[in-house]
Amino acid sequence: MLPGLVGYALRRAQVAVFQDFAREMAAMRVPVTPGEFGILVLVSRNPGLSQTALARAIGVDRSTLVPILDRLERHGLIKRHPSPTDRRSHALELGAAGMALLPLYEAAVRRHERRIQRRLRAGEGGALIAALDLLLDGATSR
Amino acid sequence: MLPGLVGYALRRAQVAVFQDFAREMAAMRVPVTPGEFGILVLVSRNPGLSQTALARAIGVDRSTLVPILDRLERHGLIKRHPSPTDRRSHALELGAAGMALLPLYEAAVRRHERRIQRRLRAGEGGALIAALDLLLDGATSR
DNA sequence: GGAAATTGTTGGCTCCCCAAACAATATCTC
DNA sequence: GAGATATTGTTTGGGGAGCCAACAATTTCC
Repeated sequence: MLPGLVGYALRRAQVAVFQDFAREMAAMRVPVTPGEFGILVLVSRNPGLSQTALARAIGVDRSTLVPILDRLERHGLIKRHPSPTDRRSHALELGAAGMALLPLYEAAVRRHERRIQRRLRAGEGGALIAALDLLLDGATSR
Repeated sequence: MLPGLVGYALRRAQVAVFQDFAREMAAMRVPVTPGEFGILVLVSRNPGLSQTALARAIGVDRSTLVPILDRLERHGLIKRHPSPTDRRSHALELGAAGMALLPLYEAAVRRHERRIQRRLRAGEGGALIAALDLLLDGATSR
C-alpha cells in the first residue's frame, strides 16, 4: 500500500532532501537549516521586517521564532534593531556575518538544488514545483 | 529566490499534507501519525518482524522506535511477542485493536490521499510519486 | 484617558530524532 | 566447548522544532 501513496513518497523525499541540504551546509563556517536559510532570504529582501510579520510569512508561531532568531543573532547573521515607529517591535536586518555569508548560502543552495534534481529531466523541476503547490492547495483549503 | 526552489516547495507541501493527515485521523478512536501508520502497515504485511529490521525498513535508529512501539502497544495496536528463535528479539504482530483499526486507518488514508490530490489532474499523482522518487534518488546517491 | 489589542519573550508541553552505554543473548573462532 | 565478538532492545541524555498560555511594555481605539 505504502509505495502508492503521495504522502509517503513526499515524506521520504523530504527527509532525503533535508539531509542533502545539511550535507551541503556542513562545509560552511556557520551551517544553517532550510528554515533558517528561508529566514535569511526573507529578511534580506524585506529589511525592517518585524518578528510577527516574519512568523506569519513562514507560517510558525511568534514564540517559535524567538530561539531561532536568538541563534542567528548570536552568530551575527541577523540583527534586531529597535523599530523607529514602534518601540515594542524589532526591525530585522542582516548582520555583518549574514551579509557576508548569504551569497555563499545561496550558492550552496543552488548546488544542492542541482544535485537533488539531477535525476529529473530538463524542465521537470518546474512541473514538480507546480504539482507540489497544487498538493499544498488541496491539503490546505477547505 | 525561495519560490523557485524544489526543496522549499517540498517542505511547504509536506507540512500541509501532514496537517491534513492529522485532521483526517482526529476522528479515530486512536489517532496515529503518518509514521505510525507506516509501521502498522509494515507489521501487518510482515508479521514477526524484529524491531531492528523495522527500524532499518523505515530508516530510523533502533532507539527511536522504542517509545513509538511503546505507545502503539499501550493502545493494543501492536504486540511484542517473544521470538521463537532468538530470545533477545521481539516478533512484532498486530494487536487486537490494530487488527480492528487498521482497515479504518487505511480508509482514512485513502480519503486523505484523494483530498490532497484533488487539485491534480487524473494520473498526475503517479507522475508526482515518480518525480519524488527520482528526487530521493538524486539526494541520496553519491 | 481608559479599554482593548499587539509585540516579543518566557515557561511548559509534545513530538521526533540521534548517539552512547548496558545487560542479555547469539554467533563466531579457535 | 570456551572465550571473544556481535547483535537486540532499552535507557539515558541531548538537540531541534513546534504549539499554547501568560506577561510586561507599548500602541491603538473609542
